[in-house]
Amino acid sequence: MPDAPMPTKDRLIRAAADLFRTRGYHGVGVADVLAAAHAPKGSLYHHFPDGKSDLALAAATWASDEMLRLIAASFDGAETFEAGATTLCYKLAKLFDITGWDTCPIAMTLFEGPDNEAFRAHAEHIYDGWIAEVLDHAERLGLNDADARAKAEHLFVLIQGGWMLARARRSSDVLRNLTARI
Amino acid sequence: MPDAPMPTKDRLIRAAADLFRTRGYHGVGVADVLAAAHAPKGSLYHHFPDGKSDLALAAATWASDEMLRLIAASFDGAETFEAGATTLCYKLAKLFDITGWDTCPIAMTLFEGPDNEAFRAHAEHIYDGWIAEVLDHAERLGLNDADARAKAEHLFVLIQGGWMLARARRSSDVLRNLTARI
DNA sequence: GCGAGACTGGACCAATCGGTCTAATCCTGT
DNA sequence: ACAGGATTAGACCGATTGGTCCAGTCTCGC
Repeated sequence: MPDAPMPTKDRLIRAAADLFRTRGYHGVGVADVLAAAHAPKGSLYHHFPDGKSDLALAAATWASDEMLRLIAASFDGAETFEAGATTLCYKLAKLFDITGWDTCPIAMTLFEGPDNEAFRAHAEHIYDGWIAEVLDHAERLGLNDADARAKAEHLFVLIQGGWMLARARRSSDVLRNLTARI
Repeated sequence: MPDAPMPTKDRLIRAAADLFRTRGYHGVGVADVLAAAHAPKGSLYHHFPDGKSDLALAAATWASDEMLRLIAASFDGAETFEAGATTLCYKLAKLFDITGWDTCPIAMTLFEGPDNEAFRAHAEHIYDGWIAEVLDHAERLGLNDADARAKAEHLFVLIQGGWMLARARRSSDVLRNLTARI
């Protein structure tokens, strides 16, 4: 196989992340994931003994890592917090247009799981990770503790809300317009 | 029948709205709704010929009407836009504590439907209705057109994002803290 | 009181759900 | 070359899914 040596486990995670993001946890059957990942059922339950829920947690973690990279890429070259935040919004808008990102992938994947508490806790952990990443950059760029935290959480809220409205309107402009309110 | 004169159709809509709000469209089976509404299957398909999707649309509309009433109640006695918006956030926080409102009921109900486009269009219509309601109050309270629209959409984004973080953290404080950013 | 439409009750159905199981195959260290 | 764990392959399972269907019951206008 000359082109795609990606191991089965990774294929499963990516396919699951994609599907869960657009259709939600219960909207996707394991058969869908298997078909998208070109993997047989046996592989899924080998790599993820707890099955679908296990896979969803891994998919959410993977999606979160992507988001953390996006945050880092946005703030790394920035000279002010506002500049970094603006870049992030524009990158998200672009991603929205290209991949049809519908809403927050974490919300779609975890906010309707079977065992509610484990999923909720994972979502909280992931969201706090995003906010912490932004907060680090805010402090690096000179903001004091309290201000940095407030601005990091504010940006999180704006993006989450913007994602929702952008999906309903099918327009990434919503995300770009967020920059006026940072 | 001395105690519960609420017609079956209304019971179905309310039960569906409650369940969809907390577990999402695909997370709820029609059997769940039927059990919660104490209604037999025949009634559902009599009142909603298209079945589950039909019911979900009606449930979303009902949930939206509740939200519109909440907006009206918050702004009616307000003397400034900020005062009304603040009241709205506090009312939502209270509701979050009492009923365990998890996230936006419209998002949970409509953002993963079977026929995507019809559901998305309905969500857009409902969201625009919320924003229009806030916008009316904003203009009534003296804001000019452009300013009123910007603030109405900003409030929408804040609440949507706040809902998400509040759910992940299981804390209504997030919603109350929004008032500092209106 | 009677006939017709509105509504209820629930048996029933094919399809799909997530998950289990075992045989075959691949891969790697020796 | 070979042993043995890691991985794949897919047949198979009981439970549940959304949906259909029709016999019964209620509630009107007449």
